[in-house]
Amino acid sequence: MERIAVIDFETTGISPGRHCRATEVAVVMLERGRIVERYQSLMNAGLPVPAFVAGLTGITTAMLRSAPPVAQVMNEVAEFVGSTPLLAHNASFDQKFWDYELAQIGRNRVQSFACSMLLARRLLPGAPNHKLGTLTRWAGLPDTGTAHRAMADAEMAANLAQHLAGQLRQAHGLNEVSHQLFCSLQKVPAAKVAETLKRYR
DNA sequence: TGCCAGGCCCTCTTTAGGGCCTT
Repeated sequence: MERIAVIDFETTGISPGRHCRATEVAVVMLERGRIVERYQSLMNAGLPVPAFVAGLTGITTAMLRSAPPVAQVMNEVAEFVGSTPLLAHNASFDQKFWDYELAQIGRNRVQSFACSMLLARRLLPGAPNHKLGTLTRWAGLPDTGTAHRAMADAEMAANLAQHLAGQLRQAHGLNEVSHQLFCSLQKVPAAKVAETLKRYR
């Protein structure tokens, strides 16, 4: 599989806007099945972290006061990612924060997002559920550290993406697994995945 | 002031409703 950037945001809430911003971002670069580069930073957008979110992530308002400004971090991470194809777990969430925070600094997304959750629903239908942590444990993937922190979650998603690529090779007989295949497969109705994969063999 | 997501997917469906998943 070609180089893929696996991204995870921690945020103050669910939907980006004046009252909800990113608080942390991590990106790991996957290349030939290995993590070859990492970027991670807290970022200060000047918003308080709600108690529920602080309890979930461990990221507090006090921690963000000493973090670099959101614009600086977003410019750095945008340079780091460049035009590399992106992947995230429940990518619709990370994509809307990526798009929103880039727009705040006058930049635009230039690549597509693959979603490990949509892929896992199709390729790992027997999993108890399709939360990132559950899939990691269920598939016997490495413990990457504290869940709900950006780097640990990005590494988990990267490991899951590798596992999904392995499933496509071993269980479905594919030789080449690409980001483009991920993007195509995540749009195929679950009932038609097997039929679709036959065309890629 | 009060409000506060949204796309995917299943089913007791399609003139709809509700759970999943992310913080």
